[in-house]
Amino acid sequence: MPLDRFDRRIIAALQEDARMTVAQIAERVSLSATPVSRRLKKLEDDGVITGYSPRLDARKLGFPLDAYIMINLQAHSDEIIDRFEGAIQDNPYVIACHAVTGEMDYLLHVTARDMEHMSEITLKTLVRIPGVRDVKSILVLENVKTSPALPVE
Amino acid sequence: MPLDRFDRRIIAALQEDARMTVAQIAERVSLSATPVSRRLKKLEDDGVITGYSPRLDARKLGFPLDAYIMINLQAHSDEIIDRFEGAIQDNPYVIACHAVTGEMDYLLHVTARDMEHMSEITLKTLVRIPGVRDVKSILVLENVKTSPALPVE
DNA sequence: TTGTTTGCGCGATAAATCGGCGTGCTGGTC
DNA sequence: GACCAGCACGCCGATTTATCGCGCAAACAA
Repeated sequence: MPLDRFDRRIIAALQEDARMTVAQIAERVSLSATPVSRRLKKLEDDGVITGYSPRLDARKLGFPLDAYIMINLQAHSDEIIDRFEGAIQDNPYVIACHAVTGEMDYLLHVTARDMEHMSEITLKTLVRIPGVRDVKSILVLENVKTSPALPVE
Repeated sequence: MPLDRFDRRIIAALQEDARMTVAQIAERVSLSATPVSRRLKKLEDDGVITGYSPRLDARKLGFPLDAYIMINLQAHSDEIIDRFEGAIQDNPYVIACHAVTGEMDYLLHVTARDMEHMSEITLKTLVRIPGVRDVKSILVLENVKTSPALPVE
């Protein structure tokens, strides 16, 4: 069943503040609290909303640096891929990893405490994962736009 | 004032579920509800926590495709940069944009309804922004890891 | 028309939040 | 060693919030 206008407006409200109360959402979307509560539960049960996260200031948590790192593997056997992806899962400083098209196989988003730490993550962890052939780093200088939102309306 | 162990555990709890009630957080971090509520408010006031967002299934919202797009500008005058960044802010399909080091100036994260839509965003919007010289697209094939979390513990 | 389905609002109840108050620990001073 | 101030905790009562059952109205099919 597709999302109707009310569902989309509920999601839009949550994208501004996911800790907003049901009553506040209800007022914004011109509905009473009961249907909002029920729709919210349905959106969660259907997997449209998979959870809720705080937006954090990475600098204030001690991670002022972040980079995108592109990685190439020597081969694409199951063993190499599984070992690589396992190592990625275990590394807490890798906050995202995508398999991508193009000249590189993976694009990682990595966060670090400082340059030395970033260097350590790259040189002592990532390049040493068996099967890794090539690593290219792109340092983030400035966040021009970070919208945690998808277009819903 | 630095974050102590309790603050970090509160943030860790919120990273799992930011709509968790104060009482639930309190139980997890072995504190009563009152100090948790006060610490939470302080973390928000201090800007450590800047807001709360739902985690959404982009596919179920009609955006099954996403890509990283790297962009080079012809020049780096204020006028060109301001116009480019303004256009990025106005484009709802650009969910993130960073100024970066390396051979390209910007790295964008873009989401789209389908290939035709992605093509339209790239060819009809991004390459037509005045001052844009070069555009390289990297399509995301698979999300290996997407942790909305920073390491806090 | 009649029966069925779907989704709304209302009201009640259990839970959560918020503010005030008292207590215990710690560090500094005399 | 005694005392005081500052800080952060827990408890408690008042208000707000979430959720559930119920009845009602609109949309649709037979």
